[in-house]
Amino acid sequence: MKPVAPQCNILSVLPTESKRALCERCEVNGLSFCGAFGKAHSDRLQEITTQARLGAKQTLFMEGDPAEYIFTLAAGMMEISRHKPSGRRQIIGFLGAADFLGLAHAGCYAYTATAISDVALCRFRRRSFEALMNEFPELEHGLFKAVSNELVESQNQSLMLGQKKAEERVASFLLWQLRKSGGDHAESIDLPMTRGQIADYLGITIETASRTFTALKEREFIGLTGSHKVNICNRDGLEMLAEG
Amino acid sequence: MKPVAPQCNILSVLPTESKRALCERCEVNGLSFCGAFGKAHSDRLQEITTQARLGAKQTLFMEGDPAEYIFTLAAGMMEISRHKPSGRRQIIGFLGAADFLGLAHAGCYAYTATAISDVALCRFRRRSFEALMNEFPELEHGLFKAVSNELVESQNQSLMLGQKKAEERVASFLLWQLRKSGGDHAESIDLPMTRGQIADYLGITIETASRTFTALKEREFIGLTGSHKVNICNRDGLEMLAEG
DNA sequence: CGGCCGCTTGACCTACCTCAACTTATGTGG
DNA sequence: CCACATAAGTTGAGGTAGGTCAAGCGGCCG
Repeated sequence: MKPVAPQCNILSVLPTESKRALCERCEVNGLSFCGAFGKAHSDRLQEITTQARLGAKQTLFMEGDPAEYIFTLAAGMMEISRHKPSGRRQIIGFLGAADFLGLAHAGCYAYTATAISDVALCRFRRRSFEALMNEFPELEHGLFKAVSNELVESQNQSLMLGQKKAEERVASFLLWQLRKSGGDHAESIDLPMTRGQIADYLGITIETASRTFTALKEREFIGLTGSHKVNICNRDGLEMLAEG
Repeated sequence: MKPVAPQCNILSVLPTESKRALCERCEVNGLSFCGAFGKAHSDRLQEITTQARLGAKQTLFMEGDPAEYIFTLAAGMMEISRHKPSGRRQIIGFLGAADFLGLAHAGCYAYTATAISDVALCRFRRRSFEALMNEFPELEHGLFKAVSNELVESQNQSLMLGQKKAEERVASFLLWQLRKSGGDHAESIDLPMTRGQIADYLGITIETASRTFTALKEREFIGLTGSHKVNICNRDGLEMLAEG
């Protein structure tokens, strides 16, 4: 895996006047921590909000950068990854609409964040956000909840990597994506990430990931329309597989 | 793995009058989130603190129980674990002095907590603690930081389970325990947990864990005095191994 | 003393990794 | 719009780390 291209922070910041309109239309209102709070104190939050966009494959920030901003992902998908001194890298999560982004450890970002598809973000200067949190404790509650959820997710991930077999991992991953994207009733999912990224996240090789997709297709658990479009044919079956 | 014995919440609550004395002597003051805060508002915190003890192998709470309390671990070691519907269980962490305990998800504990050695805890009723947080935002900051650290830990765990080999896992585990227990200079560590618990946590089998310990001993990276006492003979070597 | 539990060691087996060839998408310049 | 280059994905063959099963060892407690 080559080093990440140094094209960080390429943000095309949108004109100020459109901010409110964008935020009110924002698909994630009511879901992310800013949504609930924004209803009550919309104007105060907007004062410190910057809308931003980022193209696919661009890096928003790198692990270890000073953590000046925090973000909410409004649309699109991003990956977050961490590096080992040895140079090895692992994707530790995929983020979708309404997810929080920008956890800091000792003042620096704890992971690298890269766009998988084109994305839209709300950006908050950390200092301003902290000031607002001091003023409105419910905002801090919201952020706290977001981090708690992230922690539970991460522990799920540990569970998975700790004991599941390749097939169980892929099945879990597909169901997780299904839940995240289309509510519970959708039957097809779009996977903007590559097989390589999925494999990395699941702790298996590209080849094993690919073989497993093929096997699931052959056994008619899923259908594949190109490699980024998956139809769930036998959801209950997948749930069985995922449990192990 | 048999189901956890239903001996939850067996707390021998200490007499009230000794609370302050205990807290002031508490080894973890200054480390845990209550420590820093306690210096300034010691009396307010103590009002809602209950000191408690728990014997080895006893369960403090189970995943899914209503999360009425939160805890700080003052002395001893605990394991936290999660269950899959299938009945499989995985240890997702070991907690030591100063660690926070009691993360809730939707009002219920997100994991099961069990004492490995005899432990001493500070217990706070969640509602009281939340009230105090509303009054003193810096207390919420402290808790927030504790959860953030837990998240980073958990992500480290994912990194490990995702790509490390058995030997790298054991080496990382030993170094992590070393750092946690004796500062950076200690040369021996006490591992109160069994090989089975270590293996579970590291996502390998008991046999592999045992073989790896033996191999590390044979190659003189470590020395073993009984199976719960480890001497670090070649720390740099271990660091190399751990990185992979 | 005897039973139990945690730990170790050995022999075998399999799921997954590695290496390699090939096919299919994606994108770029003429 | 096609030709070519490059990246992503699939498939096969073979090797290995670590899982599984089974037996033996040592300490601890009744």
